[in-house]
Amino acid sequence: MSDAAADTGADLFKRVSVDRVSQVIVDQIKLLVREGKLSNGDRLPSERDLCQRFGVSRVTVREALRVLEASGLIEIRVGARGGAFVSSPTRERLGQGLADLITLSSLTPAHITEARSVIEIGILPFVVERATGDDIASLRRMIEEGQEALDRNAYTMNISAAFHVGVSVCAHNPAIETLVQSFHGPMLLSLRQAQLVAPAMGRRGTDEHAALVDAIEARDTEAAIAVMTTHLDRTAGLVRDMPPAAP
Amino acid sequence: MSDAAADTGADLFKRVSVDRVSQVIVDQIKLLVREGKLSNGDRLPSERDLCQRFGVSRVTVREALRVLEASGLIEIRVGARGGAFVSSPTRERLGQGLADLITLSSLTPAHITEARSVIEIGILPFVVERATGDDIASLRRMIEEGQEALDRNAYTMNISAAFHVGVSVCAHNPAIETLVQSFHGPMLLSLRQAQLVAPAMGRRGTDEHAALVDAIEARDTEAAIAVMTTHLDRTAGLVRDMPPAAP
DNA sequence: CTGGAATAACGGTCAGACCATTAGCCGTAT
DNA sequence: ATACGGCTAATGGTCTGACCGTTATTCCAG
Repeated sequence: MSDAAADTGADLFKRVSVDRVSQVIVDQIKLLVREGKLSNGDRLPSERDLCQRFGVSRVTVREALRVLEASGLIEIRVGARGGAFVSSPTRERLGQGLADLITLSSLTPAHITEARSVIEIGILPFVVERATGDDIASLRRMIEEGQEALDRNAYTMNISAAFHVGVSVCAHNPAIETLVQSFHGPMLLSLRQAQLVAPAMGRRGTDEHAALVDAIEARDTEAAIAVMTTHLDRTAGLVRDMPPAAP
Repeated sequence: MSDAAADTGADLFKRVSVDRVSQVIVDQIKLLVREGKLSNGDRLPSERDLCQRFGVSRVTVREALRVLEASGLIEIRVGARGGAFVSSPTRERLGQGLADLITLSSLTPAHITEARSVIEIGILPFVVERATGDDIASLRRMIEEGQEALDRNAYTMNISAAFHVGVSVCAHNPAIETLVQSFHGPMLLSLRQAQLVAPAMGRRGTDEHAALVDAIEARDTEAAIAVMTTHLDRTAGLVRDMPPAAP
């Protein structure tokens, strides 16, 4: 991180940075968004327009836009009235990026599961404190749907994931919600086959989900934590010692 | 995820995808990496070479490489023997991406602080359980450096952030470490000025850091949680009701 | 009023060119 | 023999100008 200038004595000679021009543009636009001078839904000038404003060629502008798009900051539409639009519903993209990187980095499913349990258990005090009647009704509805799916033998990990995200919504903190949501993308990657290994997990899973909602409704934090701990530990057992990449 | 064809009856008529050519290339290379046919450190063919193989122009190849680079999958070096290298040490980039998205979504510092406290408190059981003697020595060293910086009136939020990351390292779970690291980027953005508001925070902060290490060394989880809770609550008080963007 | 064709704005792609950076090679001078 | 300095080729970075496909709008014909 801090590679300070510890050279021949003087810390003159700043590190000469030959940043790409396109990268400078990326930073500039990022800054505009960060400062709020560009908000969600705003439309950037057209590529040809940006060329003139920045005094660079269209290729350079386009590369900058590609980076911004890959980072999830903008969304590009073609055709008349098209162009680059600032987009903030970047949850899915964040999850996708997380999934990519987790798949490729040396993180094992066990590591991820543990991190996930830290979060999902840690939020329970807030969930218990803040869950509204509507929240709880919504969770119960999800459980019902899950049970129906089980009866039809169509229970998927997505249903379970949706429930867990639903629980996080009860914390009424979008940062927490995003966090939980992001972790379920990578999980699905390695769990899709875990389900095959343990088809009975769906039934026990929904039972535990129901118990969790009961605890939340009773405002019983300790019970909620106990249920969630059991629930996640079982998942942890399934993915333990699985290799980092599971195609 | 699964946008199956539920159209007019027949599932002929595949969704006509006018995917960008560059996006197809991105997907193809991503797949190669995921399948392990390209591993960390491998060098992709040169841009001009890829043009011929894919049968597209250099602009298209370059846009694909920009996306892959922004996603953290490759690293590009210029000059002779340069080119695109598959890179896996993507922690920093992942953290950067997380930080970007957190900063740019409509999350307030209060939201982020709360999510952060969930994580930093939630990991303490693991930290207390797994911290080695070296870990604790390292933490104490950080505290000393912090105190020296305080004496020189040069205490920055980076020093505090480094300590918190150091604590997360003790959990011996790279996923958790990445998570904590990611959250300190956005925090710094809004806290850099909070330090000016409360210059005494540095002294109290390091005192609490020391108390935390004591608790960890004594394997006293409850005490550690109590110290961390107090520590974070004070920060939370500072950033409460701050606006989303703080330039 | 309605349906469809023409239009203009815009992103996507291509081709070829030139510049800047860099690793390795090679020759010269000590 | 060695060390320094320039040369060269490989490679990414940028530019120019053009053409194509997509799309919202406009406007005319029925």
